[in-house]
Amino acid sequence: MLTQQELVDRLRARTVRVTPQRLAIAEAVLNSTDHPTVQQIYERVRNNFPSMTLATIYSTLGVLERNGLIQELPFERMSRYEPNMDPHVNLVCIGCENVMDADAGQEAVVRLKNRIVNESDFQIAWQRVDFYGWCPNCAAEKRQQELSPA
Amino acid sequence: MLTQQELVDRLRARTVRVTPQRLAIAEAVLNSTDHPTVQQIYERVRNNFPSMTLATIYSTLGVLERNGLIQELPFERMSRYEPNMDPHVNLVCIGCENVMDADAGQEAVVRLKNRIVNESDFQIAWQRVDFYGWCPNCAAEKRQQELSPA
DNA sequence: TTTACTGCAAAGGGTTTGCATGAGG
DNA sequence: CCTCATGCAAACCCTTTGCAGTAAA
Repeated sequence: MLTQQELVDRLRARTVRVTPQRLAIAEAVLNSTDHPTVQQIYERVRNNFPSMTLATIYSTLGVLERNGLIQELPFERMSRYEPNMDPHVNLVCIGCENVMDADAGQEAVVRLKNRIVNESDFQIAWQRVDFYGWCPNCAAEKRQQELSPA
Repeated sequence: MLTQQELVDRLRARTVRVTPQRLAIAEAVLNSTDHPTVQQIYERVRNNFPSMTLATIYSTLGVLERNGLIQELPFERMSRYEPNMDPHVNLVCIGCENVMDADAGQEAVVRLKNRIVNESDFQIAWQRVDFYGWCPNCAAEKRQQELSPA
């Protein structure tokens, strides 16, 4: 959980011009753990900035990504934004479409990355490790639906 | 490299109605290793089917995905299609945007998957493991550009 | 014969762009 | 002050949808 001052410092360190809007957007995504969509960021920010438009959010997210602070995660319908730049595993629910970091597997992803660095001729910059499945809630709902007649 | 007959058998095994167009599309993606886009599939197929439209390709890819034969891989600009349903690592070049399977890491991904299955409360269905970086060609070009004056 | 696929056109919707105004460093 | 961010509207483009005709099983 970064404070506003820490956010300002991180932005200034990259010579990113700091505006109130950018600070709110940066806070909404960098202090999140749910891999928010642009719409979700919009909803979290417009209480304080009713006149802000999606164009500003897209623009700011591009700045944050080009400065290595976040990573865009394209999905079928829309992109989500990842503030955790460390190697890790994401759990993506096929039902409710929620995305969360897995508790386990970080070291395994680091080892896998080292192996790819050593055994491929690619210069690796970052990685995306997504496991798709059913969260407990959606798995239960799915069982219900499969039992009930069509 | 599946023969036409093997492709027909795989489709019929899923009770997918086989048409000449579907056979051509299935061959273009299932016998590929470059994770083609819809446009690339279109270009590979329209020699034999000049009247085919993108709508047919999208429709067929949806059928193949729902039957577990391929997996859609959303990227920023557009989706690519993955015929390799086994756990493995993809190498994605940030420069030329080519995508290829890594030679190494399959067993590591399987182990990681088992671990996530055991240590999370998700029912895992499949996974996407992408390493983003610079292929040898694009890494060389990037070095050139960084040396030359702006 | 029944079901559903193909091709064409149009619509959908997330994202990008152009521009005038306004604010940060 | 100069550069660049914001907000608004319009454009973009990948993808989906509706429908009439046609082919697979």
